[in-house]
Amino acid sequence: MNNKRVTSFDVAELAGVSRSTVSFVFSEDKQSRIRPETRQKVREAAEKLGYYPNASARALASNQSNTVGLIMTRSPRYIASDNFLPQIIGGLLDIVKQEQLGLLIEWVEPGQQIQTYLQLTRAKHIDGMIILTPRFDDPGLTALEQIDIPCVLMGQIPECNLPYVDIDNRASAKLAVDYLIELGHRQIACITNAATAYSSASQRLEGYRDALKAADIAIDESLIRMADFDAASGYTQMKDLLREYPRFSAIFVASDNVALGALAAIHDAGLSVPEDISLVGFDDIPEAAFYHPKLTTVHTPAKEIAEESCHLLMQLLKGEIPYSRTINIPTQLIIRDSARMIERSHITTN
Amino acid sequence: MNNKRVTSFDVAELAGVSRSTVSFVFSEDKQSRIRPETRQKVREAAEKLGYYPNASARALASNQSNTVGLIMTRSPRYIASDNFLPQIIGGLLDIVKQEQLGLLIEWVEPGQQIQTYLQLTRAKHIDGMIILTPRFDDPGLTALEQIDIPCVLMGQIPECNLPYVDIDNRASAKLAVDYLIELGHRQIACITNAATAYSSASQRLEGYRDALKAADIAIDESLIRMADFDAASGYTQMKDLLREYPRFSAIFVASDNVALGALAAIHDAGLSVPEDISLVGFDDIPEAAFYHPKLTTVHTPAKEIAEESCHLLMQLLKGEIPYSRTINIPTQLIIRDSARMIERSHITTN
DNA sequence: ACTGTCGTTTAACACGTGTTAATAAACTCT
DNA sequence: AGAGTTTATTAACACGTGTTAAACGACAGT
Repeated sequence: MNNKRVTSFDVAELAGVSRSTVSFVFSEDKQSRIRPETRQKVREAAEKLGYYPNASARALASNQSNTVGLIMTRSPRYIASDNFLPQIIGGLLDIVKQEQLGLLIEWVEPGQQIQTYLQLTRAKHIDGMIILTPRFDDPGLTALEQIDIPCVLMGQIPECNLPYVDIDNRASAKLAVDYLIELGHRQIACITNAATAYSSASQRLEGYRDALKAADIAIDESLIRMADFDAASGYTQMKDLLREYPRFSAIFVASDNVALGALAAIHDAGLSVPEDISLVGFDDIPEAAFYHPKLTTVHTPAKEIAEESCHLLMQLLKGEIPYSRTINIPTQLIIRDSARMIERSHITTN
Repeated sequence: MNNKRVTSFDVAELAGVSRSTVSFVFSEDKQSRIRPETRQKVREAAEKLGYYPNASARALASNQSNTVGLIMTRSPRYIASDNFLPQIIGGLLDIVKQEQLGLLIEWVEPGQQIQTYLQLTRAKHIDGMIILTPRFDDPGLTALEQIDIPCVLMGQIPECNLPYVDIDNRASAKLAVDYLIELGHRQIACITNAATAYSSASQRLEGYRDALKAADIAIDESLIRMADFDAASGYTQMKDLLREYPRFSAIFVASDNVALGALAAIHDAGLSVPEDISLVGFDDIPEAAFYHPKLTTVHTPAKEIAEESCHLLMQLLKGEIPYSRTINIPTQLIIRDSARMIERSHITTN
């Protein structure tokens, strides 16, 4: 077996030029420096020998790993049932490939944040990172603000000055609940997408409150439940909530994943959506259009979020000053079949 | 800002030892060489300076990137709606973290396989790779057989000698269809999970054929459709298939994702599952237990597959000879509510 | 005190590339 | 043809670590 490693020296030798010339040919930026015929010669030699520039050596010499990190703030157990993730990864992979970058996925344990962020960046394993669904209680974020590491949050943390790409969770949630109110509902429950330590969860909950307040509806805290990303938690919370039924005729579930579980619980209780309970979800994951009933939900353009995050990060690590360090992607209420006008018989008075 | 990079030299200086000693302390293997007090001194100095060994330099010197690659054979568009992926990624992240490895995700375009595989391994960006759902028509696989790169397939390719971890797709599919036959069904349709270029798809289809043959049921090719991973394709194929209704009373859908779309199509046609049509899925994704009706399906232990793949790969790249280069993970039919005994009225004769 | 042994530490080279500053070559203009 | 100018190429150093083989020091035994 020909295990001898092919280096730029070998290519240089075969092409009859110096190693530096080879290096110039393979760093696409300043190709102008090399005469076309020489470049051609080098390319052919490289092809013939099966030369691929060593990534580590390159990273070491240029101080750029050409890799970005996707940091997940949840444990693998929750990652496993996150149907929003494939959209994000798909979007990132698309851009990252165009830009010839690598994508490193990492999961950070609570309590290890600072350690992990520093490790990744100082060790230059990655040039920059995208933090998915950041948490309020993440002390690593303030550490990242201090040192100057290219970093983009997918999701917003209020007092945090790091660049972010996000939707307006609060306004979008209000949109969803406004719609339910428009349909005549006044007893509206809520199941969040996650614990309120996650910014998106608390913001969506705020949006729910905003809508009720704007319509002069008193907020009944007993109609609010916190879920945990997945359908199973939605099932549990909904089951619990159904003990209060019929004190509500509609529900806002701040995640389609969670909503799937909620739907199952409602059905198991012998009720139906939207006949007995109207439901509006959030995220518009690809499956939402095929649930039973088809979910009325807030469309979150995952691909666009992924793309914008990636673009923003790349501007930062090229040293360009971006047009804006905070990007808000517009959402949209998608009306399908899971919410309808309230039935007369459901109207009760407090 | 203190942007000066901290190197092992700085640590050595502060600890009053040589750079080599620092290096030995940080390569955990042969700690026995260093006296405990010295090690302690070095550790403290490193802590104080905030030293993190440079990953690239390390990779270059040791010829190990300590990173494994997860290679996806689909385009981002299909990756985005793959609900099986989070489970795989979750499982991998878990192990990879324990082993202090990085996880690099890459997507390979058809036609670029050889190029990409060589690039990744020769450039030493990664030490080894896991190829997710390999395809029959992937010329890169034979290339990988030639050169000696640590590599594990998640899924099996018949004439390919690369190590793999997989379920027995064919037998598992037969299990599902056997169950439908047991319930009295004889007109059984099939929608695959993907194009037959994907080994899992063609194997599951074979299992379907096996079951029918074993029960002396003639195979009606017009009852077979190919889907494309996602619910949307399942919807389309099912809609098409329903023109043949009632020439079938049951259907085997070789992916829960696709089955969700199929369920929606059935419902849109004014029919119900399992009253009019019995359905058995495949994969048992976490959501399957919450679909309407709850899906009877073949449980595929994704986490276990991910873990075994990772373990196998790590044995390979440590140079250990694994107990076996091919691992088959057992599956199990999970009986829920989407299939039932055939109604008398549905029995027709060919 | 001298030799030999063992356990620690270090000097020196290797890893494969990027990049600057200097050199060589080609080309222009009077 | 020679001076000046641009363009193409190269030599030499830098990047930060792993690792081998040699140097060192302590310690025991005669």
